[in-house]
This record gives sequence, structure tokens and C-alpha cells, in this order.
Amino acid sequence: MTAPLVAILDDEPEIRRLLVDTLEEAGFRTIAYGRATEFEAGLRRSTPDVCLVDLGLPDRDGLALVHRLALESGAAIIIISGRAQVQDRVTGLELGADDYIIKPFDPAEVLARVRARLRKGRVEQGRDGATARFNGWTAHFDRYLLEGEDGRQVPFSHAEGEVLRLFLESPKRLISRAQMQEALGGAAGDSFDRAMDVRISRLRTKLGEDPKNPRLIKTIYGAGYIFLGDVTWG
Amino acid sequence: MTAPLVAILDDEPEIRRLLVDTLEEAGFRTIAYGRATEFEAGLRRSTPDVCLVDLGLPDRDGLALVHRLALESGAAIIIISGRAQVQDRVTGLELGADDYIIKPFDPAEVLARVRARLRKGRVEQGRDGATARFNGWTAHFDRYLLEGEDGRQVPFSHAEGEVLRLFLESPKRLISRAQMQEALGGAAGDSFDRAMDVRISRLRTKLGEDPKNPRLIKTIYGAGYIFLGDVTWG
DNA sequence: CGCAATCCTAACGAAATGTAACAGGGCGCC
DNA sequence: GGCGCCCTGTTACATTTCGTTAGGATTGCG
Repeated sequence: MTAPLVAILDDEPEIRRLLVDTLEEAGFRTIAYGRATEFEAGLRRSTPDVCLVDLGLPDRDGLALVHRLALESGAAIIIISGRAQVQDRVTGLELGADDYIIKPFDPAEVLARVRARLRKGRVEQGRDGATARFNGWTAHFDRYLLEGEDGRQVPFSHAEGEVLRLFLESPKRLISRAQMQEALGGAAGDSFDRAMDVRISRLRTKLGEDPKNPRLIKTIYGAGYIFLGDVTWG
Repeated sequence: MTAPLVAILDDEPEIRRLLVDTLEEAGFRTIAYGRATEFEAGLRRSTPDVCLVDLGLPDRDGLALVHRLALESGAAIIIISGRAQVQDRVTGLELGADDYIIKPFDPAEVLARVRARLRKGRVEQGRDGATARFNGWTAHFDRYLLEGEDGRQVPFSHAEGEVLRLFLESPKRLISRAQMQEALGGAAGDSFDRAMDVRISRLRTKLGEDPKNPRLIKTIYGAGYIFLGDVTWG
């Protein structure tokens, strides 16, 4: 799988440079142009996944270009513009742009918005799915399956998955029982506490925890639970 | 073709009202919620095309909700937030949001951004609806026939095809029983649930699923079904 | 150490789900 | 019409999930 290609059109060399550096550092391939005519010629030779287009072009009406791009190119289009009025943004988006970023921009935000566009385009194909790695385990939430590093597979149920997800979303942080009940949609009923306990107990069993000395799901007497372990999502 | 459905989650009633009015005037259908728990419950009954989510929720961590939505729901997600820092926007987008609008917002811009998301989503539906490939199988809906990669042919009936199509149109997403009944035109009758079960059971048999460990059609106790598998239409 | 509060977990049971077997209906064929 | 086949919903029972109960273990405190 080759890196996604981002085409850039901006007449100011410093901004071009900034965008190219930011994106390439993040692992994207880039092609940058300073004029609309070059840009259009370039599109005939390569098919970018995302186009970053500055509207303040000297040699062409930027909006017309965006409109044609939207109809013909299939790439995601992000407008970058110094014009901050709501009306400008609205017409830009109506003409077919997928996003609108106002100058001066923060490179980190541009990166995040480019990634957001790419993500949506890829969803149709088999995406990674919701997976998280932690301490030798890999949790596949889409398949309701835990995978040990030795390859053994342990399925988990919906209720167990809810608890596991809650832990993995807030690792190394105390999670009170009240928070759990709220998050897991349980009525704060009298006996629901026990149900919570049982869920955690079953989850601990599946994770192969030693009851006397749990290493991943630690209980804090009178306060709640805390999930230790180094979590990486994706 | 029915109007697109926009789900709204915001705890401030006036803003909810404003969003609903704006969107409905533009011809969208809307559902608005004030709490995250209601919102999530609502998602089990309907599948919105776009979700507008306010991050400043009192009853839940909004970002975790967004993350889960992004992984599971398939809808486009637009965050609305009073937090204007670049860092906030970046983390929101990284967690799976498709757009990020800062309060106070202009209704016209919200409308334009909702439309932009829908436009993108529609392009993906360029499929002819006749055949789909997934995990070694090819489904020919016009001939009511499943073809394995080893050449073996398994015919399927109309009722089975309805279920299979529903799955193939929304792979890797939870499909609740309610959604199925609605999609398949079944009365929400007392015993129709069982008919649903039987349909799925028969489909599973034809796909050669292992009852103890189904790989393609997974059931989520108390919630619905999920179809895993990488689908390509056409 | 004694005691109460809290937590763990085996065991039970209610609800949800799987599926084999049966029954009714549509359709073609004689 | 009568017969047989296929489709599909219904029924009945097996299985799984998960909350509840209960009793034992652990923790905190004096």
C-alpha cells in the first residue's frame, strides 16, 4: 500500500513549503503547484487522494476550479483561504469542497483534516476495525475476540466487551463504579453493583488474571477500578 | 428516496431547537437528544446519515462517545464545541470525527457542512446492486445464487437474499433487530423475532458457518447482528 | 483480633438466541 | 383438481448470555 498522495495548490511559496514539509513528515506523498494551469495539467498525470486548494489565486477563479474538481476528480477537496466570512465558507462547501480551512492555519489541524478525509474514503474497504493492543493481548472489538501473543483466541461477549472498552479508553485512571454504571447504561439499581462485579470477574478470568494478584485490572477498595497496561489503539 | 436523517446531541435546548429548525427547513429529517445515553439508545433504532455531537456534555465524556461512534456507526460525525483551541480540534478529528464546528456557529455553515458530508457519502453508493464479493464468496442477487471460490454454487431464497443484502450493504456495523424488521418489512409482531432468527440461521448454514464460532455473521446478545467480511460491490 | 463494609465468584435462573421439526401456502405439473 | 416440491413462518426445545443470589474472602479500622 503506497502512501496517499496530496496535491497542493497555493501561489505563496512559503505556504507551499510549509504544507509539503508537514505532510511529508507525516508520511504522505505530495505534489505542489503554484498556478492553477500547472495544477490542472498535473491532475492528468496523477490522481491525488486529497487536494489542498488556496482560493486566493492570481491566475484563475478559484471557486470555479473547485467546482470542476469536485465534479470530475473524485478526490477530497479542502479549501484553504484567507476569507473568513461565513458566506465564503458556505459557498465554497456548496460548490463541492469537502472542507474549508481559514488562513492563518495551524499545520497540525491541516494534517488532522487531511487524515479525516482519507479515513472516510477508506471506510468502504476493510478498515482496520476497532482494535487495541495491550500487554501481549490484542482486542478485536469488531470480532468480539481477544488474541494472545501466542496466538490463542478467546472470544468475549458483548457485556464483557463494554467493560473492556471502558478500561482501554481510560487506562491508568481510576474508574469509579458510578462512572461504570453510567457508561454501561445500567440502572443505578441496588443490585446492579454486583452485576458489575461479575462482569469484571468474568473478564479477569478471560484475561488469565491471577485473582490474588491481578496485574491488569486492579480494584481500589471503596473507590473503583483501575486498568494498568499500555494501550495502543488501531 | 427518503430525506437524509440527522441525529443531534446537545444538552442546551435552545441550540437543539435552532439546529432542528435549520435542518428541517432545509428538508432533512432530524432526531434530537439531550443526553448521551438517550442518544445511544436512539442509535439502536435508527441509522442516521450524519451525527451532530456537542462535546460539552454533562453526563459523559464526549470524545469517547465520538470515538465509538466513528468505529461503529458508519455515519458522518460532526463535532460542535465551544472549545476553539487547535489541539481540541486535532484530537477530535483524530478520534474519528469528520468535521469540527466551533460555537457560536452560523446555521448556514452547519447546513453547508452537513451537506458536504452527505455528498461524500452518496458517491460511495455507485453500485449496481447485482453482485457483491466477500471473503471467497460471490453473491449474485439477480440469479439468487452464491458462488464459492472453488466454484460450488449455492442457491438462496428471496427471504435469505433480503437478509444477505442488508448485511452486505452495512458490513462491520451493528444491525439491530428493530432495524432488520423495518428493513425487511416485518411486522414487529410478537413472534416475528423468531422468524428473523430462523432466516439468519438458514443463511449461516448456506454460508457454511461454524455454529460455535461464526466468522461472518456474528450475533451480539441483546443488541443485534454484525456482518464481518470485506465487501466489494459490482 | 473483632467487626463491618466491601469485593469475589460459584451457582442458579430468567431472558435471548440457535435450530430442528412441523405446518401452511404458493406454484408448477400431470 | 390432485399431487409434490419449495419457501417460509411457527413451535418446541437446546444452548448461550448475563443478572441475581448467596456465601466466602478480603480490606479497613479501631
